Amino acid sequence: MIDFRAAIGQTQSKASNRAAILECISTAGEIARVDIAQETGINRATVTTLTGELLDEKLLLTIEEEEKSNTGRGRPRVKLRLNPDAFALAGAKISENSITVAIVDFAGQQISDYRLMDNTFPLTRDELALKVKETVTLAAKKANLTLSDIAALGVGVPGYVDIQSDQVYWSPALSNTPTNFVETLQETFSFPVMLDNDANLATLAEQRFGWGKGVKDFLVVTIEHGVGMGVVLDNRIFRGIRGLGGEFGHTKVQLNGALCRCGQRGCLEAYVADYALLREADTAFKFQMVEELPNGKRLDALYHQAKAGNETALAIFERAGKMLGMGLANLVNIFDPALIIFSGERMQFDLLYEENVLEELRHNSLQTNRPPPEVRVHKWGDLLWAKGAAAWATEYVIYDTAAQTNGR
Amino acid sequence: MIDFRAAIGQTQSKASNRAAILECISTAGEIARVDIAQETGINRATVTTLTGELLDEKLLLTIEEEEKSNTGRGRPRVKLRLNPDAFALAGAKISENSITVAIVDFAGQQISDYRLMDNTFPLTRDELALKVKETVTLAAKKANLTLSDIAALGVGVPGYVDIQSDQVYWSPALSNTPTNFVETLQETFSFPVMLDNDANLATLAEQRFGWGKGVKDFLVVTIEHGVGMGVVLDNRIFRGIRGLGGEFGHTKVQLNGALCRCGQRGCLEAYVADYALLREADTAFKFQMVEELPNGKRLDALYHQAKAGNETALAIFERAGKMLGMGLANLVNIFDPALIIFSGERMQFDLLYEENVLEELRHNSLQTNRPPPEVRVHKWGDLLWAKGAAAWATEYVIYDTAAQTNGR
DNA sequence: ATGTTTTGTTTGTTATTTAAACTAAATAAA
DNA sequence: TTTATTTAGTTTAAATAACAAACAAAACAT
Repeated sequence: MIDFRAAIGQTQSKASNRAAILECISTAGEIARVDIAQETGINRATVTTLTGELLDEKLLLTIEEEEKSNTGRGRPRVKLRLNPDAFALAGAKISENSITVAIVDFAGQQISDYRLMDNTFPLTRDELALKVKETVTLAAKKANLTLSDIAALGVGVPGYVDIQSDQVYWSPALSNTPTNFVETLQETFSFPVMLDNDANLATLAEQRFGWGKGVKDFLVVTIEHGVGMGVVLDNRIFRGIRGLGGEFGHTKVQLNGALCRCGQRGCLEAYVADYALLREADTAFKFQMVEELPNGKRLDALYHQAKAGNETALAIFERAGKMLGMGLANLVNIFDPALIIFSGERMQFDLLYEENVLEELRHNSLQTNRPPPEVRVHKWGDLLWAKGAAAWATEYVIYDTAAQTNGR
Repeated sequence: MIDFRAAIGQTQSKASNRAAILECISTAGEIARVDIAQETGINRATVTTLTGELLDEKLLLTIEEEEKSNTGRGRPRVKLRLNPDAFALAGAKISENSITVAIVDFAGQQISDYRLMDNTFPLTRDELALKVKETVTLAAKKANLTLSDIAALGVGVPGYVDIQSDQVYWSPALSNTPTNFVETLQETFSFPVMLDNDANLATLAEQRFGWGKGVKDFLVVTIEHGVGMGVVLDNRIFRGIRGLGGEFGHTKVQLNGALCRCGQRGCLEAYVADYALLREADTAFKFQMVEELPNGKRLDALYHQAKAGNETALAIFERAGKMLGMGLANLVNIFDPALIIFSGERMQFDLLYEENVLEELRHNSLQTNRPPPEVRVHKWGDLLWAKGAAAWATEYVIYDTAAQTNGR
């Protein structure tokens, strides 16, 4: 039984078949036409036709070299790949004290990157847009490109971003919210700009370059200065019904609990984010830990205290881990995912993410005889978030060129 | 900007256009062809063709009567409606102590119903399937029908139902879980049987007959003996990635909190469901409330105590309300819905669902300048759940007949 | 050489949608 | 009472796109 509604309607439009083929090639890297037909369910003849068009448009390349890996008999398969030179795409990740930009080619390979350090956040939307432009320009220059060579830009900001109305409701990087930051960005650049919450871009990075490759549905949880989430349902990022969902960090794990930087109480973030741990550490160790150290160092110190067996430091991580596990269990109860990816730079706190979390997760989620969701930890930094932003731009280009062929 | 991926691929297959037209007519009740074209975005010519086929197949009827409500000039519109006699559909709601069956026609009008009272749950799957058969047969007889007149049956059971694998992992109505209850039902009946979690059927009832009519995305929360949820995303019920999501009642609102009947601690259900309230009431009023009263009566007593101003009783409802509000806020933070419908029979506890809940909800969910989600309370009983089950069967028939025209 | 196998292409057919012209059926105006 | 106008719905012819089946290409096996 089931999902009879998905079983019909297979006769796709040309545009979505094109997009499906491009995404298939993008995921595979190199793939022969038969295998595309196999993977996507599109007829072999149709694959020939569409890939023919894509080759004509120089979006694809055939792989010329003779390779020995043929199955044996029969006409050898000719593999196809994305043409790296079809487009140059930019992605920008805006953090609280820096802007990281990556320039990638159409095949997703990074061409250059640039990181602008800056501590004057929050800025107005105009100031921030200019800083983004500066960073993108410098990153492009490193790749011997100018802004006019760039086909699209993806931008990720922390905070509450509604991509339906283009509003940023709140962000640590922007003053004067709510504001339509996309408008400003569009005025600044002459190519399309996609804005999104940074966690969604990390999710896109996982989907395209990371462990979400080829996986239809999964969750991504990011723990940095705040706690974010990305949800992939049926290969697409779910951004909430009205554009502002997935605020995992602000789901409540305790009635009238710890104070969060959002002003509410009991948010998960108020237990597991950087500032929450530091807040506790400062209380516990106020005579031992030097206030003047930068946040990163103080966190490291706390971590090493815990590793060395300090009970108080351990307890701080233990509580955070339990809360995180409980929050995750709620996600599991709601989404029933097969895969959860922890993604981010600060994943070194294995004390936090290992035992307590997983146990609390198991303990608080639905018990069935099916395998529990797989939980994987992925350590990567701002640069890869920027690549995710660029992937967002890539997606735009894929669907844009597809729509243009028959943009009814 | 946005959702460029949804903007392409409008060229639908015939089958989904048929289904879209049928759903449009079903939602509207009566509607002219021009308006169908308007609503669905399908070309006027195509609407003529497809409705022509549907009329030939006797799935639709034209409305003959001359009606005065024409706009004025021009050829008067001819409205179409579903042919009630096209199919008879059955829905069964299995509760902990009864089975309710509704027989509806293709237009969704109820033809008959039957309620079998029974207190011997849990039963084995064979026993339960037989009881369902008995109830359906009796309901059919009331409508002068036999089982062979029925096109499909929807069945809703409380508990954990995975409709991908047809497994019931746990249900208060079934012993020996996990079990493939669909298998048994299919052996019992000669027409297709759809099984689902009862909350999803309430959701379908809201979508077809209730306040979800014509709404693309909304949440339904049911509070009965347990707490359930239904999620409608893009007109479709989201059942979790692996088929077992939406277990709102078992999301955790307190680390190591109150004991739930599922065996875990801190589940929302353990604070707001019937048994949770009664548990507290029994502790607080053990010398005042008579144990032997049936649950419904005891709950009524508690409710009236609270209404009369009894502090202890009030506090019980107040805590439950706060917990529920917090749980709801988490749903809002994740799904960002525009509409939440409270659906069920026991919605008379306005003390519980009014002030505390809404305040706690506002208080714990994302603050933006957009309107907060609308929260509506819908009181209806088992019979309407059964109609939801029948709607599930209706949906099957709609997609089934559509797929048959061109079941590639 | 010849046959076999597998990949990829071509061709003709089919299903389906749609624009545009047309018919139908009403009211409004002359 | 015509005639024009308006709106609803239908027909027709053209366009699109997907696919099955036949075919060509390019390798290895015998």
